[in-house]
Amino acid sequence: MVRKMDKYDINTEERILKAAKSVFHRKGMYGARMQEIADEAGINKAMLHYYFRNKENLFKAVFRDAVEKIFINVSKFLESEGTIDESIKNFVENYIDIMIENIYLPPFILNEINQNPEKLSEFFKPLLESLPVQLIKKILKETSENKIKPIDPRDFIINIISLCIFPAIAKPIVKELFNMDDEKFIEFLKNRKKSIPEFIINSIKLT
Amino acid sequence: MVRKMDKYDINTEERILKAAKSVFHRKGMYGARMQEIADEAGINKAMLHYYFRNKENLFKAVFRDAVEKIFINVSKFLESEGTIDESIKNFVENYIDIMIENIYLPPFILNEINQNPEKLSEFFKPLLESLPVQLIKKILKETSENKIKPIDPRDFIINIISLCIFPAIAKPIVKELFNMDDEKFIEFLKNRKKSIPEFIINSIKLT
DNA sequence: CATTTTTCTAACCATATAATTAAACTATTT
DNA sequence: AAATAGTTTAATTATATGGTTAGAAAAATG
Repeated sequence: MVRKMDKYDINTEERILKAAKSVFHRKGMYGARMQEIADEAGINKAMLHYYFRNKENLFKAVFRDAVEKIFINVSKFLESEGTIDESIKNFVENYIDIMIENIYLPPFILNEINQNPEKLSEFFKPLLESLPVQLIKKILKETSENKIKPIDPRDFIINIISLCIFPAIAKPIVKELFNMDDEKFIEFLKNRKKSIPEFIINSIKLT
Repeated sequence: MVRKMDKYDINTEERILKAAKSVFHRKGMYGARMQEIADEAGINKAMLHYYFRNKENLFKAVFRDAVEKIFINVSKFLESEGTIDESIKNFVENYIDIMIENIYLPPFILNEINQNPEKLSEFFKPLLESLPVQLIKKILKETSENKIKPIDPRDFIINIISLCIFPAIAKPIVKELFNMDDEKFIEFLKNRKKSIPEFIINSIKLT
């Protein structure tokens, strides 16, 4: 009888997942310890194996969730209609908000992919395969119609993403560099919701 | 008698360090194994402890070297004279070259700092402390004299660095996204030596 | 309320890993 | 050439860590 019961389970499994996220996001696959996850979830170590069988499985659950949070909105950007200016504004505002709420995810994901590039195929390929084609066409159209300065669409895409994501990856350095506490840092990111689109639009608009 | 001898040491210590770099850069502090480093150096595991006492020490030697490689040129940028356009071009060209030659370093350094932010004080503080002040003044001067569009100097600094470093951190994703092999990827980076300064200068120049 | 199923715990196991040690080997010094 | 100092190896140790097991406790079922 696979059924949910009152006192246990839902909470336990969710608590494990929450603790696993906290630990994996901070320490990564290799640095994370099953014991630490169990402690943070307030349960016995054996429960981790009862619910997720092994470390690899638990990690995959955490990683899959992270990839979805960060990449779903990239597709939204690429599907979006309207002028290129509007697209940029929408994407950046949306994406910085995601950064603010999930500041741990970019370093976590990128680190795991760099240390284990074959994870790309497992988790990203379906997401990445069709993505850039439409956007590249859109940019090429705009440049050929002389609406924006000529630019390699690949540069354009990487530039936008760099500007949004990099501060999340370099958070401790940025804070140190400009003497920010966490609050100031968030403030800095929020300001970038306006300044990045300005920066980009200025750079591609015809004079 | 602390003296160097013919048959041993210099080579051994350097071979250890070289192997340690290779392994730490790819796997990070937690993922790296002393055995793997020993194997890659073609020596016995005990030699690692003979020369570097423990894993922590070996790691620090590798990390210190990485930080220097990546950060020395940031200071050069900040000291550089000349117009802001020239500074930008010099910095970006220089920095992309460093990226091409040390593509593993940015993900390595940033990951270690994110997983262990207290390393910042140990390795970076002396480098970071005085750095941004001069550059910020320079940018503020340019804006106040109406030579460039008004921009938060902190945004300006982070934007340049983002555009240079991010592709190195996202290398596997970029390659997958645009169907690049390693050669094409390097080509892509080399092109950015021209396109990034154009992008930045366009975005800040007065119309 | 007896039985079955699910959830949970404490103790244990096997292995991997960093670190140590004792002794052999090589070079340098006198 | 003998003595000393420095380098390397193989074997061993201590511990950390992922994973297992047997069985108790709790909940669901009929």
